[in-house]
Amino acid sequence: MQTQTPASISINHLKVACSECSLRELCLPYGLSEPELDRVDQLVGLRRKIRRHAPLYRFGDPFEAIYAIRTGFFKTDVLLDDGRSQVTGFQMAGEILGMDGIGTERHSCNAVALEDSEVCVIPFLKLEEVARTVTTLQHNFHKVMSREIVRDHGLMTLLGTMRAEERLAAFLLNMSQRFTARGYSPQEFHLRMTREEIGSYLGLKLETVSRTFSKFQEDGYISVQQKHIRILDIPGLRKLLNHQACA
Amino acid sequence: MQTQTPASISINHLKVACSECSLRELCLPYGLSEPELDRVDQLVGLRRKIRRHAPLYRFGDPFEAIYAIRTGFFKTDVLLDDGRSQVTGFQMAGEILGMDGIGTERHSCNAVALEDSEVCVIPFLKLEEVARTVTTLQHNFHKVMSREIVRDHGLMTLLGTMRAEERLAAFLLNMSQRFTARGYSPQEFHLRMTREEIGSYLGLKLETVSRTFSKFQEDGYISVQQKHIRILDIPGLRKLLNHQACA
DNA sequence: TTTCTGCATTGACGTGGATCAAACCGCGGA
DNA sequence: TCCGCGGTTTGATCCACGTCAATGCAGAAA
Repeated sequence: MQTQTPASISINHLKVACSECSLRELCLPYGLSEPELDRVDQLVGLRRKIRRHAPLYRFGDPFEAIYAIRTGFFKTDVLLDDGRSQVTGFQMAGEILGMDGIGTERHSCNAVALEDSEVCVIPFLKLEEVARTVTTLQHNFHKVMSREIVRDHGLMTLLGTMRAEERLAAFLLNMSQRFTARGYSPQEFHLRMTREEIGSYLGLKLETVSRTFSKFQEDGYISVQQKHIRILDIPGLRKLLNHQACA
Repeated sequence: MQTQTPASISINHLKVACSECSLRELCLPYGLSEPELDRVDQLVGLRRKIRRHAPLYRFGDPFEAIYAIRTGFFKTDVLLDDGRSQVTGFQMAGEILGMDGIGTERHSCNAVALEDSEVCVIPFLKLEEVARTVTTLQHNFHKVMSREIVRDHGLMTLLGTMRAEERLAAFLLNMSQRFTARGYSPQEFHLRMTREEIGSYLGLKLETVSRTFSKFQEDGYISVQQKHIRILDIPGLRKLLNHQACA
């Protein structure tokens, strides 16, 4: 699969190509044939490195591209006039950022790296252009947007109907599942975000997040050490999620 | 603009055409040229009438088409295993329904008519096909999906950070604004949904919705009579939305 | 017209999570 | 090594909204 690298072509350039990317099955090029991949390789103009706590884009920035995360971890948030803010998502490798900007040609939220990260810059006009001939890409892109909508509905349900313990259980299971899909352990991971960011995402105060983690630990569901989480009882957490309401 | 109708072509058929539709500037054909409109006219296979309380589609239904609302009013909701449900949106004429199904090829929520309604059925494969040549349509569709994502983020913020009065104020202003865009009065309208549905949408119980409406009435912001709402002080409601938090 | 039925309103009371406040901990820098 | 600081944990108290319950009201059916 890995071809010989001619000295005249920089490693850096080759690494940009989707066709060479280990994340392509998680990302927009999912399921593309070889010739299609060649066309898509032209898509990604460049990559950008984002340092921890630096923004990838901010609310109001003109929209020009969407971004595929190669490495790292991001959050997106929106700020209200009065200073309150809401984290709308946490994104990890292989996920797409920036689709919020298409509708108004300006970004409608902030995207901030939670650790040193790298993204592929996908100029949007070029994406639309390639999608016109590569129908699999067109379809994949639509699916990615649709899944974002469905994800948002899930979060609305969480925010609208769940109690604190359910929210945290759902959050942990979601993290676990996404780390697993990326080849990491389902039981053990490192949270990149603060309690406050988790709380904002889940519509809770940081104290409640902390207390609930402590309670989960007492009850033997997880073990917490600062940002390091080990899940001890996945089925237990699942039951918490479904049953709690019947009380 | 209006062409002569040959007797051999049924009125019904003509009425289906986007090019003849009064809502086209609110809908997917926004900004299309005449020749482009002709191509898009082929898109809409048929129209479907949905009676009040009947579903347009249900969770789990195979995804085949998206729907443009011609007349009427819908809600979408998701059900949790334990019976709880969350209303994820209310949709009115000119808005698009069904994009939740693209990602998984099955619908991920229920869409139910809140009054007798009519929708244009847009077969999705055909939409993708036409979008490959009509770039304005392609772009419009991407914008519609993006706006749905941004709308969802707004609702998350509401659910995650606002208190009851702010939620209701935001809800009323949003309704007012959308009715206005459709040529109705900004001050006076008829709610199609019950207090329980409003509550579900806003993450509140129906009693809280009712109480808050009553309080708004006492304070002179609105006058309520069952489902009939008259807004008396739009700037006041706006202030409620922005200021409340500073207290 | 009366009755029925599904919403809506209003009141009394309980509680989950917010708020306020005080340690505590781990890490980076001097 | 120690210090400072951002983040976390834990406790005590409060209150906005949920819950439970009764009553009111309007439109549909008879």
